[in-house]
Amino acid sequence: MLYAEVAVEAARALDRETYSYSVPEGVDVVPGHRVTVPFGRRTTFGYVVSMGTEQPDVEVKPIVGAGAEPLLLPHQVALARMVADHYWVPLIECLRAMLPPRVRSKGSTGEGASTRQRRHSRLLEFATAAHAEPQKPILTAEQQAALEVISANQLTLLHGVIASGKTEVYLSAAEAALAHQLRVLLLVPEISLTPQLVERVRSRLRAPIAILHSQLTELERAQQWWRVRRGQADVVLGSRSAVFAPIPRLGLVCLDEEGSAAYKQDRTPRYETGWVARRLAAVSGARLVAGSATPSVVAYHDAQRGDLALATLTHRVRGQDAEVELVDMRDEFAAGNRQPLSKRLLEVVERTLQNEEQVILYLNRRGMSTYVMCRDCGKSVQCLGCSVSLVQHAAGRAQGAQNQFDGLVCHYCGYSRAMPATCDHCGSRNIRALGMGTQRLESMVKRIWPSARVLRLDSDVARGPDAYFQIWEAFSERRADILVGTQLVARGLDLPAVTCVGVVDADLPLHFPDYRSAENTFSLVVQVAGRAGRDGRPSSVVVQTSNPEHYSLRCAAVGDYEGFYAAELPSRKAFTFPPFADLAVLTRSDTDDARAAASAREAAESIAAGLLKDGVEGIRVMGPSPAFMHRLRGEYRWQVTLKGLGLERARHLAPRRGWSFDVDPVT
DNA sequence: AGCACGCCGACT
DNA sequence: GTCGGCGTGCTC
Repeated sequence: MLYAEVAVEAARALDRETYSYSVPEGVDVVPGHRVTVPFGRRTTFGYVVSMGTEQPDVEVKPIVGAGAEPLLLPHQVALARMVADHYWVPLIECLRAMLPPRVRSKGSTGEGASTRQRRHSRLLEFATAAHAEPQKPILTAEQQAALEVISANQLTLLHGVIASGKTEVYLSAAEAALAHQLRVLLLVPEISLTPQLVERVRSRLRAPIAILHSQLTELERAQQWWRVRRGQADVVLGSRSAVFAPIPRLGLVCLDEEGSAAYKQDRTPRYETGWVARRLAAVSGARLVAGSATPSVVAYHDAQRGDLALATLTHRVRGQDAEVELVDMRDEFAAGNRQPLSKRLLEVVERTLQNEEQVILYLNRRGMSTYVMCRDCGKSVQCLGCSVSLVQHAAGRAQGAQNQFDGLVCHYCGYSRAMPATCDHCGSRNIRALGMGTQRLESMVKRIWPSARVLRLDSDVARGPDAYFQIWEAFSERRADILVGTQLVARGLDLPAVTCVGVVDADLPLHFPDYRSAENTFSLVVQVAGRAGRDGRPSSVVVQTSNPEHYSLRCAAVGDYEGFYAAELPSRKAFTFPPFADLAVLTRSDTDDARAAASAREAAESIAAGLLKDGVEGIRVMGPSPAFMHRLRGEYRWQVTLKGLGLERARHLAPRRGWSFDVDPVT
């Protein structure tokens, strides 16, 4: 008799990972098959995880049905197991993450049920357009050398400065894989998945492409997924969730912008795409190349230790590095300039406009003002459900975007209210909006340069995929002179006419309570600065800061990654942060603050006791402490942090209900 | 989490 | 008599 271990959908909230079922005569299943099984008094779907001939100790029921072929490939089942163990997630959640909702819940064979042709998203149109003649650029010696490293190693970190032709290295490596009838997975942060990239991949590789990203409709997602599963796409291009695509005969995984925060999934399973991509390479036998101008400290450390091969591109293949100036805002203040734009930045923008070139002003904060404060009692207007100040937003004119509320908005839960006329606490009328966001910067810029055409790009304006591309398009077609925006301006299209970039407040990420704040600051400034000088024209980057002596800014200004790494690593070591330890954040939330705190304390104590009892060494239990957002959507949150190597050794000690886990957190 | 069973009170 | 309150316990 044959038995199958099955991860059962209906048992999602239960502690047990798998259940045993007998496999009746005539039912043919292998790991990866979706099966219909009786569970309690109902029937549900489950996924076969392993097979055996030994009779289980428990009484088993038979599988009642199975699809014609497995939905998941064998290597995916192994990958799901690894992700479940590392990220402290039930196995069933990892298996579910590998299937689009339509595929997961629909009958068997799939095939987009109705053939009614829907409006294809723009990216898909590009992917399926007619093939142009591929043009093969001549590689530089460095690119050639990088390819040799990639072909000689299973895992490669490609450290290439901005505009050094990393994408061409991926594409050449992809070409080699395709020539061996192997398939290619190209992962990019969501924001980099532009029509231009799709077009470039398509025209360069002459292979059928599937596109997978979060903006696809459910139907599109299911269709793309089936094309991949059937081997009809030789190249799969996608954002983080594409790391779970069912690609047969996978030969190469390219991870662009390794270390980007966009690679961390923010819902269960909370995986980091780079980590998963490495295991995917291991279980599928594919090669992996992870590239970045600013590799994460963890990846670079792995390369130093030899866990990853290192390939380096030190020369630009196009454009010219911009000159980066750090402007000390304390000096500005001392000189009597209370304005958010320094004298130097004003000069550079002015000159750029006179030259009829373009400007990007980067400020990582949405809205008008950051907070609204009473001048008399000093209280600021807080969200009702979250422990943060409300941010003032002004209603936008046209374009029926939803979040165009004129008033105060919570950036975490979306709660909004009108700007009060008097202070809620003391009734004073002396209330003021303070601090600055992109909205205010936009209006300020319009006031300073009345004849300049100004566009703003942030998530308030770029609701939906098309609004985002439209703004980029307008700016790249030079229908505007100045682009003001958040993170969204740090990546995206190549804009040759941009010769001035201003970082309005480089200190924002530096003061974030996160061990990676220096790394984030460094990479952000390098990436934003890289938006200038694409066309080889002399260009300037002005970085405004009150910490010009900080190594992350000094190194970013001169593009010195090695220098940054050398300065950052010792502090990681001193405070036992990655790569010297892994982190797991256990969060307990409750409508009652005291109950959450007590439960967190209890958990911290019992984990510490358990580690001692089991003789587990090298894991420290820290906390409990209030979460960064102590109150979120009306719930209080307390957390316990585990620090050390091999944190999976502590998983069995973690409390079960009412907790969420975040292993390798990215705040 | 569902979804039963089960052992008590009140209602046409 | 029986409808239904939600406590408790199980799901291969």
